[in-house]
Amino acid sequence: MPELAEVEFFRRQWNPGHGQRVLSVETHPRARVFRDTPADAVATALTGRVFRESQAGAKQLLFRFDGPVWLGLHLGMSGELAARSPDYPAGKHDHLVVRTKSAALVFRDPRMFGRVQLQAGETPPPWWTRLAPPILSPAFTVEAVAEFLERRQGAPIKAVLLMQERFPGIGNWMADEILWRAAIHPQQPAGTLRPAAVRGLWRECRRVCRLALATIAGRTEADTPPSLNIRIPDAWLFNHRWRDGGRCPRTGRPLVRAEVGGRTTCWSPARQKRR
DNA sequence: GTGCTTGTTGGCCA
DNA sequence: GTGGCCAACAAGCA
Repeated sequence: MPELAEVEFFRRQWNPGHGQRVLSVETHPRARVFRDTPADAVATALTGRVFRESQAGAKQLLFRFDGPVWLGLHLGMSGELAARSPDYPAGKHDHLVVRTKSAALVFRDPRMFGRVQLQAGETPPPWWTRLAPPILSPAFTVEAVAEFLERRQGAPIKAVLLMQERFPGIGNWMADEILWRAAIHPQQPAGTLRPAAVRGLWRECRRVCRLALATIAGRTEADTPPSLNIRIPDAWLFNHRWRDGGRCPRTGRPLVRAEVGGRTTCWSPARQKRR
């Protein structure tokens, strides 16, 4: 599930652990999320450390503990973070539980496409520093987008929007939302967008990121069970895209779903035409 | 049982 | 070497 704003939402779920010492770490050592880093190494590295801060970038999370030791989490398709009471018993899909005096910090991931990474030392891990500049940062320019689209000119624009090396944090639903707002057909080859369309795409990338963060990231867990149930304004494509017979909130015309770039894609033919 | 799923990776091929 | 496509990973849900 998690795309940019949901990742930020989950980052905040571990905030109750800030400034707290790790008393113990529980894992499911054979879970696939530990394919890069053995679970016992994570447990050894974190136990006794104080949790200091966290950051979200693209679809990844980075937690810094005293040492320093860095814990990296990718939430994959179904990863979720939560803070529970200290005596919370780990469930079937709770692959990592970090226990402090006042909270159990839980990483749950039924499908296990997520991953856990570990790094010791003063500097953040290389995979973190290599992340593309955030879409809401000044480094995300129209020129950078135009250049990237030129290089991927043959690929459908929908597939290009999913490439984290330029559009960090964009996932399937955000890509559809952006293209719908920018009135661009998902199948259109990236290299065929006119300069005005590229600028529109750039603008909507930033707008959707801003709106998503404002709408999703700050919610409390109580009114946000699984992220699918987040209440999103009906003016967004989001609320209509998975329903059969869904209609475009702007034109009232029927929406269409089909596979584009290997992913299920929803668009409004009345609004998004190939040019 | 079937057929989906908001992500990423590596292998294949042009 | 680069770009584009696809299967695979795994579990839950309708």
